[in-house]
Amino acid sequence: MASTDNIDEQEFLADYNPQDYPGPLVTVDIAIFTLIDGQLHVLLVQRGNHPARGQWALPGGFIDADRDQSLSAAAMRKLHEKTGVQAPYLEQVCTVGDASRDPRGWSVTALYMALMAHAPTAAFVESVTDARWWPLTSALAKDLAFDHNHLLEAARQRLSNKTAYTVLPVHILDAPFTLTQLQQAFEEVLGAPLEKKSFRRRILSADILDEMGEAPPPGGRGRPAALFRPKPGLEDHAFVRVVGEGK
Amino acid sequence: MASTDNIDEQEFLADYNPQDYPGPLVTVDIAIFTLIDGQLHVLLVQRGNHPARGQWALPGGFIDADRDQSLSAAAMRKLHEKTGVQAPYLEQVCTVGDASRDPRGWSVTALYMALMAHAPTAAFVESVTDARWWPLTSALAKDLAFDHNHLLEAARQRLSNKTAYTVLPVHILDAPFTLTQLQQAFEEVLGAPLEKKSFRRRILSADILDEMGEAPPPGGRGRPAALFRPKPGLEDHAFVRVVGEGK
DNA sequence: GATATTGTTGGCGTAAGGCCACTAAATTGC
DNA sequence: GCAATTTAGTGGCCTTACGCCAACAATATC
Repeated sequence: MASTDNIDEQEFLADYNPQDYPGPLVTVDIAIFTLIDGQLHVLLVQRGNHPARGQWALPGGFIDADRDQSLSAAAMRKLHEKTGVQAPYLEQVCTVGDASRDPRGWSVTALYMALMAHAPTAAFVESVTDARWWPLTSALAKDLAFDHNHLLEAARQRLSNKTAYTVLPVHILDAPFTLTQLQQAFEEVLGAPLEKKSFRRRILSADILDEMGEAPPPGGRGRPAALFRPKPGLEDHAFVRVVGEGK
Repeated sequence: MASTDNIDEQEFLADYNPQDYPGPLVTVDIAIFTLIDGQLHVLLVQRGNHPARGQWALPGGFIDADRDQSLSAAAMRKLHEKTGVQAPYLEQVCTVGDASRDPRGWSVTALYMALMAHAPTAAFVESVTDARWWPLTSALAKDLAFDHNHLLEAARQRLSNKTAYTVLPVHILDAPFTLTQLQQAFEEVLGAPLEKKSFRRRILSADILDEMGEAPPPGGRGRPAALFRPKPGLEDHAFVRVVGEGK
């Protein structure tokens, strides 16, 4: 019985042609954030092709069944092809799909959030006429292609939510950094000031940073600060309580 | 310039045929949990068609571009069609896609987690030969179709993670319930005992339940317990600290 | 009634963040 | 050289919320 079923299945698969069942269009989109001069920025590309030609959009594109091993591999490939950057941190945010978000038809996109230290971009492929870091506020104020305003907002939410109980912002800084710089990165992502003492206690007692000497303060004034670098493999560190919830 | 671009785009879309670019197969799968006799159960269906005919699987299936307004609508439709149940709580867990998870080709599935109070099932469509609630442990011990062991594990993880800082388990109970029943539901989901006093303090001070009188205890022995019903719109309640983290 | 069983509350210890003032180490200006 | 300024880092106390466990309350059974 199992063996006949097996043969049945082989015959079934031999006859099966995916093109007989046209499905939704499938894309990946990436919202990649970094910190530039203390401000949170997001990387957008200007579309060179229809639809939405000329509009700014999150980098992304169609899955290539021949080249992509997986969804996340497709996200990394698209990000690199369209902007020239490579992200050390990549996380799936959500997947949206409906009949109206893309004029070409029922379409599904897997949204990824990525984080990196600031690095210059380069538009590589003809489908993109520009690739630039934008301050997050001006990016959200634009009229982005498709439902990308919505997607960008979802990624921003994920970033600030997780920042409340993880150390995600270490990925938007270049190591080594001072605790003050790290705190400013947290504050920029959360959009709210944090208590200095509480922040330092939390980060240091979590034992996720390696100290590496001192540095003169940025402006040359004041006491020099200790420099830190994230320990390898801190990805999954989560705090029990949440920052910035005090009354 | 904008207007010529617009005309260009209309021409482009008129010429565009999605079938010219065969993409991945797109499905939704649902892991729906409930509590039966104090034990966490998950709803599985037995596949009536190839591939993986005869194997147990999470309910799910292909997007129908003509009938489904969105991904989550597709998930609700598939769940109802294949099992006869309707879930009051539905949440997207993640989306997995690669070349090898389905023998029919590069495939993407959006995984949803659903919660409901126990209700009987009915297999409605011919593609399913049975639909039954299984204790979670025996479901995970089965050899499920495709990568559904992996998906089920991911949904279970999401459920227990979120149970640590939300009140998700209220959805697997029939209202009204006692605090002891609710605590047992939490304990079953978390797989660990909780402190009675801490649990009650947390739930009651969150002010998310309505009291509705008393009930005799289940076995007829002991003091009668107060009955509670979740207040409407508690979906988003989250605690600052996490249960069961004490030393 | 005495005992068992289950529900509910009191009370104290502890972990971790909020708050704010204080000390420490550098630069700038006179 | 020495105060004033600036930034880094710490001390110390308060509060919140949970762990823990014992007491009390209300029912059933014997």
